[in-house]
Amino acid sequence: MRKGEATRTAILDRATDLARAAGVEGLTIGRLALDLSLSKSGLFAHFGSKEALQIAVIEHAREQFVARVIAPGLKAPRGEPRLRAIFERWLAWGAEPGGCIFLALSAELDDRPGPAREALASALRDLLDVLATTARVAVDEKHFRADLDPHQVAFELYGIMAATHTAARLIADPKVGTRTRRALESLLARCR
Amino acid sequence: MRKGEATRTAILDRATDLARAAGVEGLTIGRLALDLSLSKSGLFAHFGSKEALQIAVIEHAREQFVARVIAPGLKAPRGEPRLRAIFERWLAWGAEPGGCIFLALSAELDDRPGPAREALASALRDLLDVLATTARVAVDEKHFRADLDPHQVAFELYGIMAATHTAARLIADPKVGTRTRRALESLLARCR
DNA sequence: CCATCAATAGCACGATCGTTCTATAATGAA
DNA sequence: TTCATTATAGAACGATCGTGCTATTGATGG
Repeated sequence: MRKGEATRTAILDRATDLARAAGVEGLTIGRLALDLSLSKSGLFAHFGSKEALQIAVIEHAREQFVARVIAPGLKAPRGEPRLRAIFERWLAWGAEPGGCIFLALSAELDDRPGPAREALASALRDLLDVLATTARVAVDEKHFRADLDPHQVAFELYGIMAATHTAARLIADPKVGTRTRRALESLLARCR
Repeated sequence: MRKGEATRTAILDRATDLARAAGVEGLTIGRLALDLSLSKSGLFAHFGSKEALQIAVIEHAREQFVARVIAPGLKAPRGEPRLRAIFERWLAWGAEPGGCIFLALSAELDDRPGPAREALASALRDLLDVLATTARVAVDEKHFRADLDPHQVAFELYGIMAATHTAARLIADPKVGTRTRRALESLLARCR
């Protein structure tokens, strides 16, 4: 039982990388097995179906995101600093080689009904809720205006992140760092 | 020569729909031929390779976008009204069943080098340039502040569009319309 | 150390992929 | 109408896909 768990984790780590680059549909069991020096059938037995593998990848990514973005971010002081901390860590997460897997998969899954789509939608909803809740706490702390709509802040933060992702990865805009900073500061200034 | 042109257009229309839903890699020649009641080889002969088909789809979408979003938007009065008109038409374009194909493909192609990626990047760069130029004209017309950075406006408009796309299609947020409006009005107010 | 059971491999399957080659049908110019 | 050209179809290819089934290896608890 313990050996299998370790293998499963190794599979999911590699599968996450492949899915970021090629999507959950472009993620292929043969390719994955080859990369990990496993047999196709041996790897397959861990999940039982490709769809289950796809869902496992998304859940795995969600756990990684919580561990590396949300949880450390929540250690920052309540209010605006905490909101900044979470967003900064999200930026760093999305600046890694493959980019942010949630942004990478959202366009692929948004019109393909099924449990993989629901897993991704749930992860993104959770993320937006965390951002909104954090903004709401900033209101309580008097860092932000009392009449602020926390979910509007989350929506606009998501927009900044998405624009950053495309500008950096596809457009290759050399000024993307500045653009992101200015958009973020402008949004936070409006919140105060 | 004329018959072939008509067929090619019909193929690209359908291929664009398929590519929006499944990506340019999920776009399959067999599926496409079946949908159009053509033979695989007959369809294939129009393009010569799958990669050429993918590029043709992106170019086709770019032409459609210019005809249905940019060109009509440019008929609006110079300045802020024109910027609004283009963005509104982009929103409508992205609200169609398959969503905005440029947003749908950007995550898929952003780390797969090749001419398809370059075609998409070029289309998005053009779009951002049009938005920036339009914002710049609004400065000339004294609608917007003199010290405005037009490319920053384009960046943030892109972010609003991307957030709208995901919120509407994946998250299924019922308030997405309001969110988009508020973000847009907030951005434009800051420009004045 | 051994027996049990989980973990992995090997092999085969039907389907579908992109692509090539060759033949037929439709079109348009003379 | 004839003829060259274009457009489309048909069949086949090797490769790869996801997924079963069966064997074999390996780890683990008694």
